[in-house]
Amino acid sequence: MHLMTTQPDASRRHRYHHGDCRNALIDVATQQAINGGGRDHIVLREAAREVGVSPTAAYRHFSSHDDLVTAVKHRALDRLAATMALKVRRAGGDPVRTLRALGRAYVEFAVAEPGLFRVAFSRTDHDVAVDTGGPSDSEAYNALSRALDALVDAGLIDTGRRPGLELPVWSAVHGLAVLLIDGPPLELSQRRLKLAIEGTLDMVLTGVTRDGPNES
Amino acid sequence: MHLMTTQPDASRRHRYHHGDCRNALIDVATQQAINGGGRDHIVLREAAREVGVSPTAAYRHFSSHDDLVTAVKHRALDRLAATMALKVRRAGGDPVRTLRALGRAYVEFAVAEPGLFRVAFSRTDHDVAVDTGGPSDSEAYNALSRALDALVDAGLIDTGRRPGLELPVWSAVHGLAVLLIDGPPLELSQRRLKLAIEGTLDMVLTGVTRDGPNES
DNA sequence: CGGGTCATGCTAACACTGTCAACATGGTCG
DNA sequence: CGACCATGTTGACAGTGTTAGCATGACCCG
Repeated sequence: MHLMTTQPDASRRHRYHHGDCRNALIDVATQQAINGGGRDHIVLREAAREVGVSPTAAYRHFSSHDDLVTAVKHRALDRLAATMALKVRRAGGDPVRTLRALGRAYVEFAVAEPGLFRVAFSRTDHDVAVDTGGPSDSEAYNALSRALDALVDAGLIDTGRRPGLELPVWSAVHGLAVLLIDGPPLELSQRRLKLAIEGTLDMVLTGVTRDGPNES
Repeated sequence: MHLMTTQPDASRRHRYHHGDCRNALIDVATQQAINGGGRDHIVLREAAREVGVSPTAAYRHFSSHDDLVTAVKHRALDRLAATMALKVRRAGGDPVRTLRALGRAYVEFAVAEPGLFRVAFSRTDHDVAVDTGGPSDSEAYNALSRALDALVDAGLIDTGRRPGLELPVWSAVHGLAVLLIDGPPLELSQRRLKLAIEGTLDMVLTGVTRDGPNES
C-alpha cells in the first residue's frame, strides 16, 4: 500500500506518515463542526478516515474523543478572539465605539459560524478534569476588560461601579449570540438582526454608564 | 412472563403493558439529563432498560432519539416557566421587582438544574424540521413581555423605546445563565454569584429605563 | 358473545461509534 | 550498524440508534 520511495520527497505534503497527522485531524474535525453545526457532529473515526489514517492512529495524538473536540474548541476560541481583535483595531481609539465593535464582532461571529461558536462554548470533560484557568486566559475577555477600563478613563463609568462589570456586559452579548443561533426561531431579517444587535449594545452601554432604579 | 390476570387491576401502576410507557420513558430520560448534565447523556436504550422495556418499544412512542429529547426539552421549558411564574407571583405588583424576580428565577433555575436548562435550549432536529412557533409560544417569554409593558405603564420606559426590548433583556439574563454553567470556570462564591446576578439586573434595568450614549 | 383489528410490545439484526490491546515499521541517534 | 521510540496498523469489544418482522393483548362491531 504505502508506495513510499526511499527518497525523503519533501515536496509532497499529502502523506501523514511523518507529516503532522494531529493538525490534519483537527482540521477536518473543525470542518465537521462547521458543516454539522455542533460538537456532536465531530466524529473521530470519520475524521481519521478522511485524513486517510486508521481510527486508532488518532489515539497517538489525542487521549480521547473529548480531547480532540477540546483541540477544536481552542481553535474556535482563537478564531473568535482574532476577528474581535481585527474589528477593534478599526474602531479608532474611541472607547464607546471600541466596546460596540467588540460586542458586534462577537455575535456576528456566532451567526456566521454557529458550529464553531457552539463548540467554543461547549463543556468538555477536559475542562472539568484539569482546572482550566479562569476567563482571563481568554484574549477576548481581556479585550473586554481593557475596553471597560477605557470607559472609566474617559469618565463615562463611575470608578466605584467598575469592579465586576465584565460579566454583565459579556452576558448580554453572549446571550444574544446564543439565542440567535439556538433559541426559538425568530426569523429575523438582516435588518432586524442589525437592530437587535445595536439595541442590545445600546442597553449595555446605557446600563453601564448611567444610574438607574436599583430597588432589589 | 406477563403475569397479568384478566382483572383490570387498576391499583397497580407498575406495569407498562398498557400503563403509559411514553411518560415513563420521558421521566427517566429527564433524570438522565439531570444526572448527566446535558442532552448527550440521555440515551434511549438505557432509558428503555430502566423502564423495563425493549429498546425498540420506545419507537412506538418516539419517532427517533431526537424526538425523545424534544419531549424532555419541552418538559424542561415548562419547569422553567413554572418556577418563574411562582417567583413572579411573590413580587407583588411592582413592575421593577417583577422584572427582577423574572430574571433571578431564570438564572437560578439554570444554576440549580444545569442539565435541564441545557436541554431546554439545545438544538433538536425536530425544531429545524417543523416550524416551531416563535418565542411567543413560551410562557416565560410572554411573562417578560408583560413585565416590560408594566414598566411602560408605570412611566419608567419611554413608549417609543418599547418595541423589540424583549430580546436584549432576555439576552442579558440568558447569557449570564449560560456563562455560569458552561463558560470558563469563574469559581464564584455564593455571595459573588448573588452579586453577579443583581449586577446584571441592575445593568438591564438601567439600560432599559434610562437614556445613554448611543453613538454607533 | 366471538372474531378481527390495531396499538403496543418483542427478538434479531445492521451499521455505526469510541476505545483498547497487540503488533509492525520507519526514522534517529549512540 | 543496531536498538529505540514515535507513529502507524489490524482486530476486537461493548454500546448506540434504528429497522424489519413477528407476537399478543385490549377493544370494538356484527
